[in-house]
Amino acid sequence: MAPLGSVLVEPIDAPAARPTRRKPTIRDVAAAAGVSRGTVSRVINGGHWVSPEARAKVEQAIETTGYYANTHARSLATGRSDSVAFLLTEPQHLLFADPTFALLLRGAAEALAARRKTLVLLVAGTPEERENVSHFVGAGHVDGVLLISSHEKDPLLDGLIAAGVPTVACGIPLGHQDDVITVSIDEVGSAHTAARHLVGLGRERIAMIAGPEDTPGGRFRVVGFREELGDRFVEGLVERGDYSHESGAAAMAALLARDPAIDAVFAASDRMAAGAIATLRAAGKNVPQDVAVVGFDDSGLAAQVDPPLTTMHQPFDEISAEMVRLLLEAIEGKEPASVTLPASLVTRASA
Amino acid sequence: MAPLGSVLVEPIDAPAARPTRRKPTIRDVAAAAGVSRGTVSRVINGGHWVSPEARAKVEQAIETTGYYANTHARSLATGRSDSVAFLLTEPQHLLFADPTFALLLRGAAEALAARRKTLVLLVAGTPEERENVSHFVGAGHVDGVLLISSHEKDPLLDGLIAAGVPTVACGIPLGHQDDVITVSIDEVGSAHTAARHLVGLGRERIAMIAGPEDTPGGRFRVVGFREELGDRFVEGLVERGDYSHESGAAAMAALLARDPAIDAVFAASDRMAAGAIATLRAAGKNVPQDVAVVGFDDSGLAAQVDPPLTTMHQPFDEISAEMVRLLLEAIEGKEPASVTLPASLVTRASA
DNA sequence: GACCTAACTGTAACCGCTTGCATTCCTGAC
DNA sequence: GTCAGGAATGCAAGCGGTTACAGTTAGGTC
Repeated sequence: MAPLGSVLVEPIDAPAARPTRRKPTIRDVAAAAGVSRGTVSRVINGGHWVSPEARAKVEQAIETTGYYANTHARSLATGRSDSVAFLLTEPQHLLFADPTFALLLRGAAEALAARRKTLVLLVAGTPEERENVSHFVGAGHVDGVLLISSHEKDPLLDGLIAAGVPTVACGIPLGHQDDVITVSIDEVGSAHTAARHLVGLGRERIAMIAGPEDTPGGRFRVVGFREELGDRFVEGLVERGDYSHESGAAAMAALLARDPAIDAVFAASDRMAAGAIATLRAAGKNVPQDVAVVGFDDSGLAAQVDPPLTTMHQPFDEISAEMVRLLLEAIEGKEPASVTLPASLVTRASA
Repeated sequence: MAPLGSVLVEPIDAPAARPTRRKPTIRDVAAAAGVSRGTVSRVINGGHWVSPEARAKVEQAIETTGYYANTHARSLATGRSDSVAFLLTEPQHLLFADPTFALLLRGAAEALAARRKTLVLLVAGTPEERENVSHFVGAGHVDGVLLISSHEKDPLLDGLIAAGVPTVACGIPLGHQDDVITVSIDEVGSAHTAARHLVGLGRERIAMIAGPEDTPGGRFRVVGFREELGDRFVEGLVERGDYSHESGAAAMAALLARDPAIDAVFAASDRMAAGAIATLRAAGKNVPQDVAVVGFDDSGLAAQVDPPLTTMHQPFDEISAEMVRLLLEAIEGKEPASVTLPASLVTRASA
């Protein structure tokens, strides 16, 4: 554990009072090093135009005093906060139950920590929360925003764009294709891959459990699926869920009711795939013998389902790292281009 | 969407320059209201000793200017940051894969947002990260710390205590029973309840899959389990995992190898219970007919496992709400007492 | 030797807000 | 009519940094 620095000072006006511990400030360092505050500041901020001797003295003084810069003062002076918001706009229960959210959060936290930025978690679920978040971000308390999971035409996003807050979205927010930087996977291509795999297995009646129509995954994965199936595509064999286990189970039940002879399913999330498998098992179907199932995400869940899921792997570490990289560039005033990453098929037992 | 306020100002010294948008400050509000900055500040901070007329004018001015306080300036002046760290000390892969973490995080985020505090996510996995976190917190950049999942005798926690940083831990950190405020469930009592349920089912050979010995859950749940079983307790029928699915599966395999006639298992997490069920199924055992399984946590997972888990419900919402409440009290200088909450049995199909 | 330049350092003016203190104004008591 | 006392307000000194600017050296150059 590094020393949690402090300096022992004797209050001047109150000789009788007990000495009180104070955080060392740049003044203490300057005094200890025998230089001015300006020079100390220069050393801290890269040390340009500082003589080697002065720098050495200051560094020594920082060491002995246990000095650590006060970020509030720095932020006030510079106008930067060196912090970034991780902004969730989904209704809470949906997102926090989603293992992919934790994966993104972890990646973002790691990438930001490495750049010495602070991650502030912001939840904009209820209207009141949205209002507060809007104020908070608009007031410049964070330098930029990592936007997670936005549905179509989110007014919050409109506000961010209008206010000129650097923002990077995860997945292309529908309706904002051109006015926001995004990191996303190749949704259409991924769906092609998944569908091709099922076709390659010789499956004939292939159904899909898609995501909500107002999310990019919900829309574009259906497009790829349909394209790949071509003539095999059956209009009625697409059901929609909200990525949750329950919705996957319900969708599978609906599909089965429509066509009991379905022999393959492509689900747009691992959780929906798991739900579908539960329904299939309850209906007496074997996976993968009777019905092959392909999931999406390759979250930790995929390997734990019985049978383990064949699924499209989303590179969450890369996605979050790219989001952070692009956001920091945007904060620096550059105008980075959006990034699309490939997703790859991971074959396990379910298909 | 609330207006992201700003004020149009004409730079005085550069008449030719284009007007530039600036955030309104307390000065703008004071000018607009025709009062001093001090009065505006008083209105913002509760409005004591301000005449109703002045207050009305200020509130009006805040509205028209779109003013929103700069937290950095405020923090600098007050010494408070109005933010709280959510500090993770586990190796990352373990924690982020754990659905209970998301539940706690959600609860904390919600409770803090309601009190208008900011949640800063801090991860102290690697030694370097720990160093940075230690500095960051020690420097007073957050008012307090919500400590998640600490193993025994964590030097980071020592440092927090030594530095006098208000801290509330989730689960009693072993070795720190007396010097840190905690919110925990009744570990021993919960284990009693779970074991009693299995005994009540008429099970004879009851095994346990416990957590790591250096975590409170890992230690005290075994105590309660053993107490409840009394004579029925068999020394060799306790295996340890790390709360993960895989470790649960492995532990179950070990138990089965030791005694194939086991007819009940109490796992200290739902994930380990799910892993155990996978192993049992692979071994040709039916749950619950051949082996009854009780989990722990009642995370979202519990209802999705096949068969759905009977499990000890941890009241995560209450836990996180209490943690926030106690922390804010501690920050205000009170010395709140630790809290222990009961966990309750939720009966589903697995036992 | 005068002069210029570059490298370094100190000074002080902010950044936007809070808050102790002084000031003003008003009311009621004597 | 004077004065105490309290309410409302203004004033200005911080909070701990950054940074433009000015000042001081020292080393060349001619």
